[in-house]
Amino acid sequence: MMDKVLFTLGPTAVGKTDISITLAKKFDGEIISCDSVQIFKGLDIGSAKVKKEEMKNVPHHLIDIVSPNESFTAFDMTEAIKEKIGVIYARNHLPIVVGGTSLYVKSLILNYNYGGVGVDEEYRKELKEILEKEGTEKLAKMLEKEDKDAFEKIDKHNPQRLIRALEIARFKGEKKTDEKIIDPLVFALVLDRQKLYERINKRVDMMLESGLVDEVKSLLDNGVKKDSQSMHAIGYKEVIAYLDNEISYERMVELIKQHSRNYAKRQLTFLRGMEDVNYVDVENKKEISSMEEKITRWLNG
RNA sequence: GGUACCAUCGCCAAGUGGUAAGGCAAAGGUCUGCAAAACCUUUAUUCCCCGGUUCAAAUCCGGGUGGUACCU
Repeated sequence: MMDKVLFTLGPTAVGKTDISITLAKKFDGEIISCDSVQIFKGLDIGSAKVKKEEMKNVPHHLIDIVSPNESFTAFDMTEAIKEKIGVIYARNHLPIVVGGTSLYVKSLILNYNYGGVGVDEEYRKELKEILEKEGTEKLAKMLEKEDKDAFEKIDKHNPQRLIRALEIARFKGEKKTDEKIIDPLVFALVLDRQKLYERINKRVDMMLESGLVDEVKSLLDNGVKKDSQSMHAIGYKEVIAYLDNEISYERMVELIKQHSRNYAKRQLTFLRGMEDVNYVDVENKKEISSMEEKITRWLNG
């Protein structure tokens, strides 16, 4: 018996939070956030984290679970989500996975097997030096020696993936072969591109008004490293560049908006490549209500 | 009003007679391990307009239009 899990996906700023909370209320659900930035403690404004009062007493999971100096991978996330699904089922509630981090969602739905190799700072540093001196070609050659299979599949121009592949090759983890445990119903919330971009731009302005710059300052004051995974997030890296006097305030605002728009575009591309996705136009009331009907049928089916 | 300089993709631009570099933006895409990351692909039959010279013009000449600077 597979657990039914509801997914509400969609690009940034489309309105996933509100709709998910409404659905949770209606179907006795609990929300599992599937977001690579909201997991970090203290990254509130820039990640558009739900506020306590907005939750309307719906339990939210996997928000604020990692310190901003730590790393967190797709493997960690899928494991954490699977565990939460179990917990929520034990309470007889419906798990609702909400998020924009496409790879995490995909690996959960398709039940990808990761091995659980963590991040090794020492080895990474070594590899980054090789990258700087000898480029991606050298890393690709190294990978060919270490792991022929991985070498054949990988994008040889992509330094990040090469480094990670080498790391995995060196510290081979155990590959789990879990049974598929979920029966998903997947919705993707979408909106006309132009309107989505306008929402994104407006939301960035709001984040800045709410004190995004101060949030970043206080994270740095509290010892968060600029090169940590969390500080690579959109809205954080740009503020850091501004605080370091690399760019003007205006340029920073422009860049945060632009990067958010690019991100939304990539999310949409990723969604297009996924199977069994039900698209819902958030401006179309009919589509929203037919979404609820579909959920009812699926729960009773 | 006069003189000089300039006018190349949404923006910044290279190109001074031989058939439109590059960067940014945009769009499309990749995706089983940093994924709000990283990477890949595409994008001016045409150079403000009109006419001329030439085998050949974004490049030279004349006129027009627009901009900038200085002079009056």
